Amino acid sequence: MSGAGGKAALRLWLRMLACSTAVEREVGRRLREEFGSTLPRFDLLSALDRAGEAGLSMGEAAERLRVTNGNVTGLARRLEGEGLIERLAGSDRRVQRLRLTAPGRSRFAVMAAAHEGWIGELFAGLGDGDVEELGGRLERARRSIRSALHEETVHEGA
Amino acid sequence: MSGAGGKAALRLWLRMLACSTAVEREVGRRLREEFGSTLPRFDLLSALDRAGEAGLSMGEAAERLRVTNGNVTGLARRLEGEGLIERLAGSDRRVQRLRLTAPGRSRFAVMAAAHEGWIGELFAGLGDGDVEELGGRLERARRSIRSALHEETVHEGA
DNA sequence: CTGGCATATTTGAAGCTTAAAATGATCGCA
DNA sequence: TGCGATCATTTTAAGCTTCAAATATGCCAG
Repeated sequence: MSGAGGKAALRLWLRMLACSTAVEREVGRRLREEFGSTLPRFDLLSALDRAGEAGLSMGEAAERLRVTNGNVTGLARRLEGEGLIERLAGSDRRVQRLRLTAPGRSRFAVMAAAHEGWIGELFAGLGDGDVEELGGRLERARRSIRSALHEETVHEGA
Repeated sequence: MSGAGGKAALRLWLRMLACSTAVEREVGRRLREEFGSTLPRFDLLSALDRAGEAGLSMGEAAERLRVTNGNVTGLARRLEGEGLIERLAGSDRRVQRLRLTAPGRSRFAVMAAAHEGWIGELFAGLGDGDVEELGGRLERARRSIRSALHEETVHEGA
């Protein structure tokens, strides 16, 4: 209907992709060099940090990270091997509950602070107006994407 | 200096990441379902399409895709197996030149048209103003990121 | 020419990711 | 009680990605 369809949307998408892959590469590189870790592991630690003492089941973690259960299996195995998370058994023996260990929690705090600093550096060239505008428009883009995905689901489901 | 440092930049980054991963997942899913292909393979085909008859060496392709040489080795092996690209030997026997085959070129044309349509759908909820604004601000973000990366390189090199 | 450095590509090991199949456990209900 | 559906997780196979090491070729100084 409006101008987003076609070439203009494609150009927009390529720009967004260029930005986000550049940031992801750099953040991934620093996580590896400074902490011997990775972005997916950082993301799981972050989800567990937010979850607090109760932790998350494997499935809940997968949902928050928007990845498959099998993916979380591998990440959790590595983080457990590093002593940063622990598994808790509940009454339902199907579910593994994941929780940060004390070292894991303090380790994540250091990584998160560094991470926030890196992002600040990478976007330091933007002014207040840019941040404001981008934030709002990206929110609209997110809604556009979500609505496009939802429409399709409805069609398929019908 | 300005408002991008700290929490505001972090929020911005998380929004951008949410948009771009949502689009990437959806495009990847459709490439797989409708063409039995993947985004990395599509990207290599795209680079070769732009390169025309002369094609690209493995190293040039890696540079354009911003991936390692070893990565291109695998992608090229699969695309050659599908008959979409071919390898040309030149006088320098170290270099493998990659080029689209005729079926590869027409296959890519179909995929690219579908791809453009998908992106248009996903961003269809944005108005002309959004596209315009986002494009410009993302360009500034890209410059900010690039300048942050370059500064670091300079420091390291000094 | 020839030994050694530089360049282009491939290989190997490790991790991330997915989809699909397999396991193991719970729950409803006949 | 026990069967079958369902649910949570793991496993498997395949592909993508990186880094580092290995291979193969080209080129130049002596």
